[in-house]
Amino acid sequence: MTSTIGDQDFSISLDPANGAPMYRQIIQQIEYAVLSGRAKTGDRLPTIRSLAVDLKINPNTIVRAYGELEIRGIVETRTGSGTYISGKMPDPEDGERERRIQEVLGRFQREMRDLGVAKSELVGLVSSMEE
Amino acid sequence: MTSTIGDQDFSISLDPANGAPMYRQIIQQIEYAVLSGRAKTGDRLPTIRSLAVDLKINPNTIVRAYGELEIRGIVETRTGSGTYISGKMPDPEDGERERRIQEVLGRFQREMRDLGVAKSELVGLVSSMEE
Amino acid sequence: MTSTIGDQDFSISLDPANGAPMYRQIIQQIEYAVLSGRAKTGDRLPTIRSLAVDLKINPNTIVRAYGELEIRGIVETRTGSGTYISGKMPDPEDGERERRIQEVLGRFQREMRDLGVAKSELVGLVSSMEE
Amino acid sequence: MTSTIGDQDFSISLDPANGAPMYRQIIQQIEYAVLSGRAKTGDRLPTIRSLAVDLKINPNTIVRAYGELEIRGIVETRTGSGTYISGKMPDPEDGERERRIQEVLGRFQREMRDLGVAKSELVGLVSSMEE
DNA sequence: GTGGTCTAGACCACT
DNA sequence: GTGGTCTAGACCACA
Repeated sequence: MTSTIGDQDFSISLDPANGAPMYRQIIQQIEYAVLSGRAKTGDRLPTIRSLAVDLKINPNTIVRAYGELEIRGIVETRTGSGTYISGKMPDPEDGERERRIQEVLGRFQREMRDLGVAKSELVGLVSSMEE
Repeated sequence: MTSTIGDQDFSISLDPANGAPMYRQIIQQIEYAVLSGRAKTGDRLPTIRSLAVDLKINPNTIVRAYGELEIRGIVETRTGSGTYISGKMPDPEDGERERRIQEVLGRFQREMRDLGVAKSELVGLVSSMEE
Repeated sequence: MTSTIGDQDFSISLDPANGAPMYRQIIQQIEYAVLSGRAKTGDRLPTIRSLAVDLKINPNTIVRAYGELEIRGIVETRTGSGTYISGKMPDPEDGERERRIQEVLGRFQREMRDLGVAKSELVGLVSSMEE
Repeated sequence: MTSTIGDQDFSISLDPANGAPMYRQIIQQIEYAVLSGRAKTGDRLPTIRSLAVDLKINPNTIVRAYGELEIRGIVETRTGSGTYISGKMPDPEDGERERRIQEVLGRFQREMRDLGVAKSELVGLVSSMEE
């Protein structure tokens, strides 16, 4: 159920079991692509219609996601042309990416602790993760 | 913003950055406590009102979480007395806990990948996590 | 006071004299509709708001009923679209329906006994029930 | 789980699956006993303590039930002596009993209809009820 | 328009 | 004081 789209740099996938709403998953993944350097200023995002088809969701959901990304200044829409990664990075400093990483790490740590997985076991688990 | 409550075994915390609704976060943490063995049959949960105060949220949200846990048979309510871990564990077999661990691991892996963190870096990150 | 809604297959009514809470009465009637075969997989339930208006109760009460039916796997919600009878019947075997019938019968018998209605009179009463 | 108490005329039983709160079930059964003529003016009810023990519930619940019955004028408490059926019947006319019977009958009819039991089958079901 | 989450606050049932 | 039900109303996510 993890439909994937775009060229290798812009693959977006939805996880229905994730709990997070689809539009937010899309936003997050594009933000992350920018923060990680995989998406660079001027790169063109998939069209709303194609992304909707590929992810099998309503185009309005993509509109929402792109719209919110534009409000945040992360993307730019040029009517009739498409949606592009903006010149303004979400947070020019790498601090933002660092912050996100720590956030994800913290959530991971907390959930594993709640599940009774000792810190010493975590390293083993992570290093044995399949691709 | 991660207010914490209860004795050391039943600490429940909300993460506002976590997209999941609050009532679901509460459910998850209690399920995890049971799966990990930290919460045992007969243990008393915090009262609805006290948890609401500690988490600074509306009591109805706790009511909802506890109610859903009861439907799932994880918890038992004795009106006028309190809410208790039920005799029926969610899945006595350890399979359920394993499944949840894999789920968390998968989500972690995916989010880190999206943030551009290489698998090789993950082990380092995890092993250097602060307590 | 028995407001009725929907098309002939999905009429739901509340009985204020019935001690059971409203949300439970709603759940029961939908369960029964499924068990009796009147409601079939894929059938659409009344919308939350329309049912609330028809029954003259707060929408949240319907939300709760539908939510619990979803947890039990009887119903499936597609946000933005509606609520539908799920593919998973509560108990495909007819055993469940039989069990419910016996339950209702037992309660009836007990209440009539308490009211001093002899068993011999019961048959007469039942056969003379108006439509 | 249907603990029973008292002499043959005042047997009270609780049905936990009934949904109705316990104190209401107690009230109902005493009312019905009066309406059906099984309980007559001056008859002594079980003591609060003995009934609580027999039904395995909290004495306060009995206190509530008896208290409400007193408010309605159905019973009378004589301090230090016990609780007795009052001289004032709830509704001297037999109309009240009739009304209750119709109420029970109506609920039965509705639930059976909801379960898809035809009226023609009902008579058979009722006449074949075990004691 | 359809469902989902949450708050504030009331009142009830029960220990 | 503990849990249960309900209302009124706000705001969000989605089609």
